[in-house]
Amino acid sequence: MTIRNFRERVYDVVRRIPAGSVLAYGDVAAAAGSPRAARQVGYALAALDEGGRDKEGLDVPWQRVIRTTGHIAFQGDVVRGPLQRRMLEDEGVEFEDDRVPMKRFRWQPDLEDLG
DNA sequence: TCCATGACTCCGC
DNA sequence: CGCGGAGCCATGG
Repeated sequence: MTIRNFRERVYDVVRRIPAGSVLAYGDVAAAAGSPRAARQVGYALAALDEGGRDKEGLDVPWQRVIRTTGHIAFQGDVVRGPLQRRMLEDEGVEFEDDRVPMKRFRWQPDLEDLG
């Protein structure tokens, strides 16, 4: 990782996740070039504005990033929790017992997309 | 430069 | 399975 900072790379990766698929924070961190920086991915997404846009005003589909367990990030948050779940369901992502079956919805990024 | 922060994970029990 | 604790490390002050 060099020129572009970690956050920008995170946003680029998240933008590549197709609707109907999800990625874990750790997956995004690895794709962004820092496998152990899962927490920083969350921090990067927290820096987005209310509309899910980055500093440049570009939209970032933050709802497609969830925990590796399949749980959405905002368990306990009565506002953002249900919001994220609804946004995902609108894209076709299904839930079983309050969690996404990662086996079926976890996106497998193409190596060529990471350049 | 040092230090606190935190939308996370892995591991042991 | 669930829980608690210890790593991890990019930011910003």
